[in-house]
Parts: sequence; C-alpha cells; structure tokens
Amino acid sequence: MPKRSKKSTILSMATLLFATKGFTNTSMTEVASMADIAGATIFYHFKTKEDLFVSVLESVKTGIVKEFSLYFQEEQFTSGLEMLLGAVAYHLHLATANREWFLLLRRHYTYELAVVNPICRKYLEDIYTCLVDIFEKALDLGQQDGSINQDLSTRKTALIILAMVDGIIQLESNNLYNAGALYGELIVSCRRMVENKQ
Amino acid sequence: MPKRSKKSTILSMATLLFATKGFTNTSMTEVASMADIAGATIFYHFKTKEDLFVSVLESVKTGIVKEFSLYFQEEQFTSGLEMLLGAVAYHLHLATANREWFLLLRRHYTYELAVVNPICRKYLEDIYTCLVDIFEKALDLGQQDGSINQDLSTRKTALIILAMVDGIIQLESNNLYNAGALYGELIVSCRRMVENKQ
DNA sequence: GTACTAACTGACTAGTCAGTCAGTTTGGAA
DNA sequence: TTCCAAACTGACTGACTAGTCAGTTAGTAC
Repeated sequence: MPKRSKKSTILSMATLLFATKGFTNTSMTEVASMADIAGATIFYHFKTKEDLFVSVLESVKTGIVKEFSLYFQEEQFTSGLEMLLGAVAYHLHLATANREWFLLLRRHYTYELAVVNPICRKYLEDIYTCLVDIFEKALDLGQQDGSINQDLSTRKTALIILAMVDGIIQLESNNLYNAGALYGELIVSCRRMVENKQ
Repeated sequence: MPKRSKKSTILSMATLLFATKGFTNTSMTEVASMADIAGATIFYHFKTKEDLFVSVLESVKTGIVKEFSLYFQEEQFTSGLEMLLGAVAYHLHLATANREWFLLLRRHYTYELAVVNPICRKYLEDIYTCLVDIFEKALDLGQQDGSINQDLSTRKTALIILAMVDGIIQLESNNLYNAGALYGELIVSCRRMVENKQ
C-alpha cells in the first residue's frame, strides 16, 4: 500500500463530489465516507474545506496542463488551421474523458473563491492561459502559413473559440439538448470562422 | 401601497440573491431581511424554498420572453443575416441589462432541479426554446433571401451560436478576462461563420 | 361598531455542518 | 524491544438553517 494513499483518495473523492455537487452541497462527512476514513482525518491533511478545494483545483490544473502538453508532443499538424481544429477536438475529448475537471471549472464557487483567494486565482489563470495560448498559437501559425484569415486578432479569436467550446460543453451537460451531436458541426463552424477564404 | 408588494418584493430579492449567491448559499432569513419582513412571511407566500426558486425562474422566463418579443415587434431587418446579428447583439445587451436573469440560468441548481421538478424543467425549456428559435428563424430567413450559407443546418447552427453567446457572457462574468471587449469581435465572427460567401 | 378572513409575525424545533481536541494506532529507526 | 513522530480517530461543539405553529394585526363587508 502506497504511503499517501489516504490523502490522494480524499483528493480524488473531493474532486468528484465538488465537481458534481458543488462546494456547499458537499459535506466533509460525505467526502470522508466516500474515501472510507474518519471525518477528522481530512482535517489532518487539509486545514479547512476551502484548503481542500484549492488542492483539488491544483490537481485539476496539473492534469489539464499535462494532458495538453502530451497531446502536442505526439501530434503533427499540416497547418495552423488543422492544429486549431485538432486542439478544439482534443478539448472536447478531454471534457468527456475527464468530466469532473471541466465541471469544476464551471462551478461558480471556483470563481467566487478566486476573487478573495490569490492561490485559487493563480491556478484558474494558469488553466485559462494554457487553453487560450494553444488556440492563439495555432492561429498565429495559421496566419503565417496562410491557412488562417489575416484580418483576425488572434488573441480575441482564441478567446471567442474558447467561449464557444465551453458553451457547447455546458449546453451538453445541461441535459436540455444532446449537444454531443454538435461536436462535428462545431469543428466545421470553427473552420468557416477562421479559414483564409480566397 | 399596492396590495401584493411584499410578495413581489420577496420575489425580486430572491431573484437577486439566488442569481448572485446561488440556491444553497442563500438563506430564507437573508431573503427576508433584504425584503424587510419577518422570516415566516416567506413561507406564507411560498410553500418551500424550492417553490420560491421555481417562482423566481417563472418570472425570469416571463421577462426574457417578453423582452425578445418586444424587440422583434419594433425592429425591422434588411436580411436574415442582419436579423441574426441583431438578435445576438440584443442577447448580449439583455445579459448586461438584466444580469440576474442570465446568472440564474448559469446556476447548476437550476438544471439539477429541472431533472426532478417538471415545472422547473418546463420553464427552462421555454426559455431555451425562445432563445434558439429566434436564431433559427433568422437563419431560415437568411437562407431564403440568400444572405446565409445554404449548407448550414439552421437548427444546429442556432444551437452553436447560442452556446457561443452564452460562453462569452460566462467568460465575462468569470472576471478573468474583460470579455466586453469581445462583443464586437463576436458579431464579426458570427457573420464570418454563417454568411453566404460567393 | 362587529365579524370574518387574509396577511403577517416571534418563538421555536430538529437537523446539519465545519472544525476541534484529546487520545489511539501505526511504522520505522535505534 | 523501546521510543517517537506521523497518521488517524470518535466524540464533541457552536453556529446556522428550513420549516412549523399558535397567535396577532390589517383590511373589508355588513
């Protein structure tokens, strides 16, 4: 049995619960019972509930950054446009494969805490910077190789694409429409939005 | 003094609090003290806290539907494309002017309740139907008058545009970027995405 | 005035929750 | 074995919350 198994069990159970039920609706007792430990044990590893949440966010940040850097180490792209569309598709894929991560990023508490807790704010900014920079880099590359419309502001367009992808992920998890059917259409729409039409 | 002033005061205070603090983090005591009434009075007008929330959602639904129908009664458009872009701009405008409405629509509790409460679900569907239908109608019109790309599925594209607009509104309220600066860019991006390029 | 009802209230209850603390268990070093 | 610190625990507390209820007030019809 690995040494820090209980601490990491707490972390992963807390991730799941904070993501699916939210901060306030998740009780420490619940986290403890899911991790099969005594309630007080959590407070040995994490000073407060807020502290636990920030640790969860840190692990999410680490996960997201790692996944994206792995992806871009392995993949090769024929153009900036293809790289952008690949990044969008990978973002959508990650949001399905690691649903809790992106659920947590949609929780209001995350942003409310970021206002008063600088560490939380830093992790959040790191995550968004990672996501936006990938899109921006692809757009820059595409403007150089001619696959992306030259008139675009790459920064602003990167933000709009991020908002678009997030919006679709959100629409899906709202259970009102089956947005999964929209993933293909989203890629096509992105292409129409940024490609260099001659 | 109008007859139902206390009930409607409760409703508007609850709207504000549920939207900005969320359902769980808003206590009935808090609503009561903001409305300057005794705590028990709320339970005279609304059976439970959940009942109050559903009433709040109903008033938001009524407000959104009314605002959009007013807008389209007054405005005239030269093409389907212009109508679409006008609707997007008006959506963005409403999200600023009636911030609580759209904050409430981003709260997780709203969608969690919709799973178990059919009335809540109905109001939510009414709101989304209203928003999507406007975009879809504009796209249909644009395909007829030639201003919109004929290859588009108007339904799917309407959903994507809604996701995009919601995503931008969300990005703004997250306090990480000043997305207000993106409103103009968003309209331009929408145009590029759907216009009929010859 | 009287009678009646709708609107309203203060005091209360039963339950939940984050966090504390004094004490026990565990694992490894000497 | 002995010792020690880190890991862990059960029992507790004070603060807070949704909802109840018996009773009071305000408005209206006669």
